[in-house]
Amino acid sequence: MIQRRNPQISSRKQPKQARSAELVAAILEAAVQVLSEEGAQRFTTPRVAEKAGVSVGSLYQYFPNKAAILFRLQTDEWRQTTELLRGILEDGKTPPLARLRALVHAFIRSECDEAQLRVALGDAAPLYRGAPEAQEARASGRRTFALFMDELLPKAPKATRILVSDLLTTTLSAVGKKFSENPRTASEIKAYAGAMADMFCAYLQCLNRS
Amino acid sequence: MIQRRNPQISSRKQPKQARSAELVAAILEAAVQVLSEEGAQRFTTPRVAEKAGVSVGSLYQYFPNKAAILFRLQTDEWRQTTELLRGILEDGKTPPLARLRALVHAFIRSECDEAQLRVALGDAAPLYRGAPEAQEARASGRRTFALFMDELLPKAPKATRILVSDLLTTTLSAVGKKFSENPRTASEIKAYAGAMADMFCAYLQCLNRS
DNA sequence: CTAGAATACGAACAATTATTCACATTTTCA
DNA sequence: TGAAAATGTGAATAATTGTTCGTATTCTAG
Repeated sequence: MIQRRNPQISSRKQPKQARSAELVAAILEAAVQVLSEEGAQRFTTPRVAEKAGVSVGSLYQYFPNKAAILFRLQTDEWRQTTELLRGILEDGKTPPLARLRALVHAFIRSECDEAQLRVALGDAAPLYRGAPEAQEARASGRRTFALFMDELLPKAPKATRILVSDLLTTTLSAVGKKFSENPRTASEIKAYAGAMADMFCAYLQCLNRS
Repeated sequence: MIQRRNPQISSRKQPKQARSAELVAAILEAAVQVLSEEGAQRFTTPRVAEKAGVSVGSLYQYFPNKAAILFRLQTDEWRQTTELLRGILEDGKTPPLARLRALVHAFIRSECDEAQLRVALGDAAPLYRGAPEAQEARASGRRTFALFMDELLPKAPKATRILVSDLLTTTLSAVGKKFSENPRTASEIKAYAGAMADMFCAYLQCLNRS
């Protein structure tokens, strides 16, 4: 197991003037392009700087190293997905299982959008895996889902709820990732998400019955 | 998306004498050690040759490149797992759902054994992803499971069986991989596998009822 | 025994690349 | 305005590493 000493994933310096903020934005935009068009292997700092129309030195003023750029992209992605899912979960009018169903569809669809970027981000994950920042980011997403479990399994003991929550979120993210590795048609996506939602619902109904 | 031209994943030359067969064995053994002890990042051909007590040149006589070594390790792993699972599926005396349950437990347990090796192999997968040999190897594993679906869902239409088979195998492998990324206690493993088996069974019963 | 095939060696090559740093340019603000 | 702070530059560095190839050693067959 790789344990890098101090991966230094947090940002190095905050942009204070407008032009430096633009520079950071340009770097992030270029990073997304390089990553999705050329893959994690060819994602190099000189390449990103070039695509952003910026010198390597400038890049290193705002990011301590390559992993920090990748981690930033992943974090933005996580935040975006979390917001999408929270929006669905907090819709009070819809019954819980229907919300779960909508959540599965939305998540799988979002994974298949920009599939190349998602796959490349996954390939790059080993670079910052194990960093405390990454652990915390994941945990935050799980807390949102954990609250939802109280609605889905009102009568179940706490341990069960934690286990099921863990199982569902892991299944969702892991399967979504694997599924997006091959290009899929819209109808395949729909059928697959539907089957997964069916599976989750069957399981939860089974748990609530007993 | 990365599309390497001709990844040349197949082996370069077959060992004909006993000493060269031993050499290949030593390389593979060393490769496993380097990969699980030092991770995919530090898996380099000089390092593997050194650990095997062999020169780099010898290594390149039997493997066309680094990816070929990693792919070989992954292939061996796949074969081993497939055999384990087929043994369980072919036990005619046990009812289908019980066999599925046993399969889930066996698979998750095997993923958590040598977890470091599995994770590192996953990290290295981008090096040979997309190679035709890899596609074929995956397909072979799926065929074994597809046969089992006929028993699990005797009345379902063929399209459903394919979809469900795909869903279950993807879930199993993806979740197993993600689960093994963090160290787990034996009881956690058991609880988790149990929950996953419950989920599968609930879903299949639901499908057979309708 | 011996020639040629098979095997083994490992220094050297070529390419990549993450990161730095001394210097140039721009902006701020007193 | 002018000095100090902030920002931007990119050639150079240092290290890694995948792979080759000329040569040495070992084996096998006749």
